Amino acid sequence: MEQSNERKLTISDVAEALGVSKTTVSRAISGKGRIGKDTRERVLAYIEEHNYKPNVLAKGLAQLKTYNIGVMLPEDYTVVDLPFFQSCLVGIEETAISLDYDILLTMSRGRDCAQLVRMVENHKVDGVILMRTFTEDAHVEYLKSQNIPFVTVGSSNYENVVQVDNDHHAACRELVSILLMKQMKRIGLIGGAETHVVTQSRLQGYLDAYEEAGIPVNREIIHVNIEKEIMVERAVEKLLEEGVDCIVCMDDAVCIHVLNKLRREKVSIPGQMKVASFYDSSILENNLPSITSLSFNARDLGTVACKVLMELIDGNAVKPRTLLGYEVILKDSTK
Amino acid sequence: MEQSNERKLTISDVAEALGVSKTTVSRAISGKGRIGKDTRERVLAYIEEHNYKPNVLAKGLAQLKTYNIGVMLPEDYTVVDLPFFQSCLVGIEETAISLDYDILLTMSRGRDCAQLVRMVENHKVDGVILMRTFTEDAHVEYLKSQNIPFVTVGSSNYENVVQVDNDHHAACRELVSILLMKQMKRIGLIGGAETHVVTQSRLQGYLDAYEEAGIPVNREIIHVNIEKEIMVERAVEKLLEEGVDCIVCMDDAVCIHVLNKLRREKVSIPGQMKVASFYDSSILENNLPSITSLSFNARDLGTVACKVLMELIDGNAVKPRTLLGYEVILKDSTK
DNA sequence: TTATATTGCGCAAACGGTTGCTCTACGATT
DNA sequence: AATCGTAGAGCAACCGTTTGCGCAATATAA
Repeated sequence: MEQSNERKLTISDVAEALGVSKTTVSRAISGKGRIGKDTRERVLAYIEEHNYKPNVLAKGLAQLKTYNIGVMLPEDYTVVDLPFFQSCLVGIEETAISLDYDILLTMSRGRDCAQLVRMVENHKVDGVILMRTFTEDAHVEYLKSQNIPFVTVGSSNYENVVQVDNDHHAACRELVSILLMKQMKRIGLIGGAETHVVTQSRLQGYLDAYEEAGIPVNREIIHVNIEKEIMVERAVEKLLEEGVDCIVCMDDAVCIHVLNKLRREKVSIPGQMKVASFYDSSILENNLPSITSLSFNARDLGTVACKVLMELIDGNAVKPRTLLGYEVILKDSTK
Repeated sequence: MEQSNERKLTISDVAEALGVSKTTVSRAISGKGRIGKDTRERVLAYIEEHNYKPNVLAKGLAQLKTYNIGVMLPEDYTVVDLPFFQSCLVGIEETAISLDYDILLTMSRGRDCAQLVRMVENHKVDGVILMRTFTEDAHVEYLKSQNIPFVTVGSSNYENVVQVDNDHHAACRELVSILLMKQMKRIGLIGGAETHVVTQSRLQGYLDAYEEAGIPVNREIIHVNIEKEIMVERAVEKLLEEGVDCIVCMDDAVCIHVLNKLRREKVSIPGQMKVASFYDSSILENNLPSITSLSFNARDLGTVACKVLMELIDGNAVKPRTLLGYEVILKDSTK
C-alpha cells in the first residue's frame, strides 16, 4: 500500500516523464487513434508501474459522458423482495464495473421521481435502470421525454421501452399446467399488486394454462391485488369455502401469510391443501413442508439489464424485450 | 415535461443571453464572490425560468471534487440484515441529496476491496461510508493509507477511525439488566460473528450487566460465533441441558432458528423459556408470542453517518465516535 | 526515381465550469 | 479637491482529458 501525499498523477505528468505528448498517452490508453506499437507499450508500462489512473471527471467532460448509470430502486419493498433486488444489483454492478461504469443508486419514494429528475438534470448518469415499473409510471414517461437511455427490469406496459424480465407469463403457465396435470382442478390464486405489470403477466399465464387444459376458469378463486396479511387471511378463508385443492401465491411474503393462516386453521399441507409460490426465496427455505416454487435468477437479470443498457448508451440497436428463463421447483407442498 | 432536442444549456449560454460573463453567472449560483444583489436575482430568475442546471462534471473538474460518496455494502448479508441496510441507505441518500451529493454503491465480496480501490483510484468519490467492518479490515486500512475521508457505520477496532454506531454495548447491557431484574438468572447468549466488532460490544454489555448485578457469569452459556442453523440448534440443546431460563439472540436470523428449535423441542415460550432478540425486524413481527427485542433506528444511523462524512469532506473536525440510542421493547416472550 | 499512401506523433481547441486578479466607477473620508 | 476604500463585474488561466487536423518520415506503387 502506497502513501499518497504527493498529488495524483495526471496525464501531463506521464507525458512529460516519457517525453511524449498527452495525445500519445491518451491514445495508448484508449487504443484508439494512430500510435506505434512500441510507443504504446512504453506508455502502458510506465502507467502500470506508476499506477496512473485517468481522472474520470475530466474524461467524462471531454466526452460528455459520466460513466455512471443510475439505478432506481423502489423504497417501499418488503423483506421478501429485498434479496431479489440485492442479487439483481450484484449482477448489475459486476457488469457495470467490467465496462468501467459505476452505479449511482437512488430510491424512489413511491411514484415520486424527484430523485431521478435530479440525477438526470445534474448530468450525473449516462443511462438508467428502473427496477420495477408501475402500470402508469412517471419515471418511464420522464425518461422517454428526455431521451435518456434506460431499461426496465421487469415488464412495463409502455411501447418502445426496452425491458428485461423473467418470463412470468410462461413461468406461471407452466406451473399451473403442472398442477393441473397432477389432478388439482381448483387452483386458487392469491396476491400481487394490480399496479405492477408483473401481476398481470402471471394472471394471464394462469388463465392460459386453464384454457390449454380445456378447463373453465372460476373467477371466484382468483384473488389478485391482495398483499396485507389481513386481506390474505380473508382470501384464504374464501378459498377454503370454495373448496380449492391448491393455492398459488404470487410471492413469498403472501405465501408466508397463507401458510400461517392454514396452520391456524389446522389445514394440513399437502394433505388437505397444496401450496405453491414464486421466487423460491430464502425466507421459505426452512419451511416444513418444503414449498413448491418458481425460481428466477435475479443476478442474471441484473447482468442482462446492464448489458442491454450499455448497448443503448453506445447507440446500438437492441431487442425491445428480453425474457429470461425460470425453473419450476417441485417440492413437498404439492406432493 | 419539456422536450430536449436542443442541446442542454451551458453557463456560457446563460451568460450570453443575459449579457454578463460566465463569472457572474457562476457567482450568482454559488453565492460566493462579489456580485450585486439585482444582478444575482436577474441571473437566478433566468436560470429558474430556463431550468439551467450546471454540469456537475465540469464543476467537479474545476474543484477537483466529484460530489459523489461511495457506499460499501457487504455482499454477503442475510435476509435479516437487509432491511437494516436498506433503511440505513435511505437515511444516507436523503442526507446526501440535500447537500447535492449522490451515492455510488458498491458491494464488497467478503473482504476483498478491489471495488473500493477502483472507485477511489478512478476519482469517482469524495468520501466513503463503510457499512460494517471486520476486526481486521482491509477497507479501513486502504482508506487510511490513501487519506480518503471515510466513516464506518458500526464500530471498528481501529484508532483514528470515525465511526457512527448504535450503542450496542449499552443496549445489550440494559436488556440483560432488565432480564436479570425480572428474576432470570441464567441467561444464555447465542449468535454473532466473532469477526464483527459489534459482537464484542454486545458480549461486553452482557458481561457488564452481570457484574453490575453481582452475579457470577457462567461462560458455558455463552455461545458466540454461531450463525448456521445447525450450530444454533446444537447451542440451544446445550442451553437446555444447562437449564437456562432465558435465551438472548444476537440477531433475528439466529432468533428464528432458536424459535424453530424450541418449537420442535416442545419448549413453551415464555412459560418454560424466555427469549429476546436484537433489531426488532419485520421478520419476527408476526411471531407468536411476540418477541422482546432491542430496536435501533437504522435510518438515523445513515443520516448521521452521512452528515459526519460531509464534515470530514469539508475538512471540519468531527467527533471520532458517535453513538446513537436504542430502545428496549418488552413483549410477550419475556413475560 | 518520383508520386502517393500510410504511419506515428504532436498542436491546440474543445468540454463546462471556478477563481485569482485586474479594472472601473462611485461613495466616503480627509 | 484629492485620496482612498470598496463594490461590481469581467478576463483569462486552469481543472485533466479527448480528438480533429496537420506535418514529417517512412513505406508503397508506378
